[in-house]
Amino acid sequence: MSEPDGGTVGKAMTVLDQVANFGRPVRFSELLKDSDFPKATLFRLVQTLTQQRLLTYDNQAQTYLPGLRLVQLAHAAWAQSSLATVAAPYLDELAHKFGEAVHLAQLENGQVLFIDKRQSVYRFDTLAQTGQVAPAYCTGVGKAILAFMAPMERDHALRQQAFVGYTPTTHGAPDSLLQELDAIRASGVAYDREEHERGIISIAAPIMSDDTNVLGAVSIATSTSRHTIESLDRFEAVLRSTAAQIGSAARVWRAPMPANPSYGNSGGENS
Amino acid sequence: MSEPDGGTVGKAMTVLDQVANFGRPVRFSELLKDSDFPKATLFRLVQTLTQQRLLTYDNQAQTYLPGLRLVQLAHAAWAQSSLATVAAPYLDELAHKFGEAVHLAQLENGQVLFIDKRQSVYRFDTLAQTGQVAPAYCTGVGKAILAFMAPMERDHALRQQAFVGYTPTTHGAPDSLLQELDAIRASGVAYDREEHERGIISIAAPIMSDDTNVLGAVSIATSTSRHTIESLDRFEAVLRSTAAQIGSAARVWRAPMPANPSYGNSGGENS
DNA sequence: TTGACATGTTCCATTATTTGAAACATTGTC
DNA sequence: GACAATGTTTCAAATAATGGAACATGTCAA
Repeated sequence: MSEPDGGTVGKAMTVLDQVANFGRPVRFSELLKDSDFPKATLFRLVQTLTQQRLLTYDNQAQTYLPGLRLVQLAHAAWAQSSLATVAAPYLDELAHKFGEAVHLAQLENGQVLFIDKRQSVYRFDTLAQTGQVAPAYCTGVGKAILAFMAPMERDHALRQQAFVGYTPTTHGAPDSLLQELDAIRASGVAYDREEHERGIISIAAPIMSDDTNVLGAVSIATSTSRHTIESLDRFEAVLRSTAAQIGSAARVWRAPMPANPSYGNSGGENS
Repeated sequence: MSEPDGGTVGKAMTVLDQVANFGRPVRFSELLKDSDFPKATLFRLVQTLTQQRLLTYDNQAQTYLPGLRLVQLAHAAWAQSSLATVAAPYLDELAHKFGEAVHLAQLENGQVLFIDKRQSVYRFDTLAQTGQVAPAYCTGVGKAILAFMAPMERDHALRQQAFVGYTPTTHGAPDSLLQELDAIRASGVAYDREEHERGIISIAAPIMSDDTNVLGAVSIATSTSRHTIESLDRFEAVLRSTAAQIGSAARVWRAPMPANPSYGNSGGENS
C-alpha cells in the first residue's frame, strides 16, 4: 500500500470511506485524529463532499454521515450490474423452494460484495445485507469465486486477503486455502464451514459467464442448528443448476449490446 | 442554478451522474457528445472515476457503467440514515397487515428518494425501488413531506419541481399544489390520485421528528383495480399511527449520541 | 470574570494539479 | 491503401488545492 490516491477525487474518496467506516455520526475532530490530512485540507474536503451531498451534516449534533446521494447513485450501479437484475427471479425461486437465506455476491476489490439477498423464513439473520462486504477467503461465495478466477487475477485477489482468524475453522494462510480452491474447482461447489461466523454455514456455486469467466456466486446459507455441512448437499443439485441458469441469462442479457463483434483483447488493467 | 460544481470533485460527480443517468453501458464518445467538458478533460475524469471504482470499464465492449463501490458506500449511507434502520420493523408490520406495497421515502435535493419498500403480496410493481427517485409534486410521499416542511425550505423545494404532466391528474403548476398542501397539513395525510403513474394510487403520512421537523414519509400504494381513493381511508388510522411511531423511534435513536448534553445551537446552514 | 483549552473556520502566498488544443495512436471502413 | 472515427497522450498555461498560522467560538475550572 503506497499511495492509492494522487488526485483530488482520490483524496475525497478516502475521506468518504473514512466517514462510512466509522459507522456512526462522526465529528470533524474525530476524522482529523484519524487522518493524514492537515486540518485545513480535511476541512475543505469534508465541505466539498457535503456540498456534493455525498456527506450529510447534522448541524444539531455537528456530525457527518454518508449522504443519501450515494443511495441514489448505488441504485443505478445496482440496476445496471448485469448480475443483480438478471438473477433476481432465480433468487426468489431458490428462497421459496428451500426457505433458507440466499445470497448473491460479486468480488469487488478483493472483497465479497453482497449484491442481493433473500431472507430465510426462519428469520435468523446472517450478517450479509445488500451492499455489505465480507472477506473472500472465509465465505462460501468468496471461495467459489476465487476458485474459478483466472490464475493471475486470483493471485492478485489472494494477496488482498487478510487471513484473520474469525473462528477456529478460518483459513489462516494462503496454502490451505489454495488447496481447498483446487477441491472446489473439481467439485463445483464451495462450503463455508463456520469460517466467518460461528454457527453459520453455507454452500455456494460460482456463476460463470463462460468457461473461463466467473461473474459472481450464489449461496444458500443456514445455521448449524438446522443443518450440517453434509445435509447442505441436499441443496447442491438445484443450487448448481440455478447458478448455471443465471450465468446463461447474464450472457443473453449482455448480448444485445456489442455492435462490434469479436475482440482480441488480452487482459491488462488500465493504468 | 448556474454552476453547482467548481471543484474537481464536483466535475467528477457530474460525469458520474451522467453515466448513471444513461441507464445502460455507455461509450466514451457518447458521454463526450452529451458533455460540456473537452475531450481530454472528460477522458481524464472518466479515468479517475474508473481508478476509484466509481465507474466500471468493460473492455470487452469498451463501455462504462456505475461501479460497485457505490453499492458498498450506499450501504453505509443507508444503514446510518436514521430512518431506514429504525423504520424497518414498522414497514414489515404494515406490509404484513395489509398485504399492499409500503414505501419509505425522504426528500433528497428536491426529489423523493425511496429509502425502503415492501412488496405487495399481489406482485404488481410500482416503479419505486430502494434508491430510486421520483418527483415530489406528484407522489403521495412527496406531497406529505412538502406539506410539513418549514416554509422557507418548502419554497426552495417547490422551485425545484418540474411540473411535468405525467397523467391527467398531475399538478401542472405550483398554485394548485400549494392549495392541496394546505389541505394535507390540515388532514395529516396525502393522496396520490394517479398523478405519477396511471392506475397507481397511494395514501401517505409524514414522519415527524418533532412538531416542526419532517424526516420523511411512509405510504401504502396500491392499484385502482383493487382500491379507490375513498377505500384507501381504510388504511389511514394505522398508517398515521405507524408514522408517528417511526417518528418517536427516530427521536430516541438520535438521543444516545450527544455526549455533551444540551446545546444552544440556533440554525444556520453551512457555507 | 478571567484565562486556558478544545474545536471549528478562514486567510493567502505557495505549490501542485488540472486543463484543453492539438498531435498522436489505433481500429474499422470504403 | 487512403479515410474516417474513436480513443489516448503531450505540455505550457490556467486553475484549484494546499497547509501553516491566525482567528472565532464555545467550554470549563478556578
